Amino acid sequence: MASRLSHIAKISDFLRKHKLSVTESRKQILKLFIEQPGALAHADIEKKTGERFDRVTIYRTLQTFLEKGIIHSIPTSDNSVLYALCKENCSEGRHVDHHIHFICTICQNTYCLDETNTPDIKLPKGYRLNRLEVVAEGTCKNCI
Amino acid sequence: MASRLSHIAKISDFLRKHKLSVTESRKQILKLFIEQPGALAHADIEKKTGERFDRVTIYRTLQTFLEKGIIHSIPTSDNSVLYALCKENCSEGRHVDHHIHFICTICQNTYCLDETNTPDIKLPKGYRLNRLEVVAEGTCKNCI
DNA sequence: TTAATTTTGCAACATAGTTGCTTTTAGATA
DNA sequence: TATCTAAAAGCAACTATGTTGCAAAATTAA
Ligand SMILES: [Mn+2]
Ligand SMILES: [Mn+2]
Ligand SMILES: [Zn+2]
Ligand SMILES: [Zn+2]
Repeated sequence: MASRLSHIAKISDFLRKHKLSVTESRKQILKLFIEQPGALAHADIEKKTGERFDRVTIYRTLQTFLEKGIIHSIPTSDNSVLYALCKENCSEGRHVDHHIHFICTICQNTYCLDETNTPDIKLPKGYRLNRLEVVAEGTCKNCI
Repeated sequence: MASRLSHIAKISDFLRKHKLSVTESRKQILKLFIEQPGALAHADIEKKTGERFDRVTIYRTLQTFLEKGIIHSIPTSDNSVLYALCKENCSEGRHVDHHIHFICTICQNTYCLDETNTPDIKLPKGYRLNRLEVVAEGTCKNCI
């Protein structure tokens, strides 16, 4: 219980550190991201919070977290938006995510492979690269 | 005019070759893909055909083309679905697209970089790779 | 030309996301 | 601790995107 309390205290501190006021929805949603190994969709968050928060609140919370560099979005081939926690290097306005994403076609979970950096790509002449998004699809280590 | 006629004749032949009946919407939409250097979204097709076809017809035509290996879909970070013509190697059921996609943040066009193959990725132990999707973002050669 | 089959268009529906406005809450201040 | 102000949440209404069932129209085969 002490650890649980300090956990929640840490979540509040984390929000304050990012210059966000500490509200129930922000605490709950951030907690979900911290406890979750994979990425979350808007619908997941709605369910996992027991539909306690309005849909709009969840949309706005995700938007805020994105802007503050707390989470990043992951594009998927079936065109659903997923979100996952950023590591240390992201900040307000600037996302520095150079890792690739892995979607397991068995368990449907999506993971940030933080240890696997995006590769160097040689583009044809005349193209200037700003950002590279790599999404791998296959079977994860739990489902293999 | 002879060339235009033969162009349309070729489009019909192309459809027949893929065992599809030749209809107005299929001809028009396929023509768009052939004449277009970049990728197309559902909304683009609706506009470029002068809203002549029902939304549902366009959805179903795209679905049919996907299944027949005529076009492939491209995931984007803003979560819109784009479609582009497949090259020779795709066929009914099986898409063999190993190229990367490039989104220009200036002109908003998306291109298939057919000459640029997806790189080899080394995944962490335990992950099995099936498919790799690489989307590059930056400035295209027309906008640089 | 006709008949069978496929495709289209329409209506109704479902889901995802946005916007304006009011009420509630958090954080600052007295 | 009580009060005030700014920010956030909730609500309703709306748009955009995509799906499904069915009747009408078009395509292909006979
Ligand atoms: Mn990630
Ligand atoms: Mn392509
Ligand atoms: Zn899995
Ligand atoms: Zn461009």
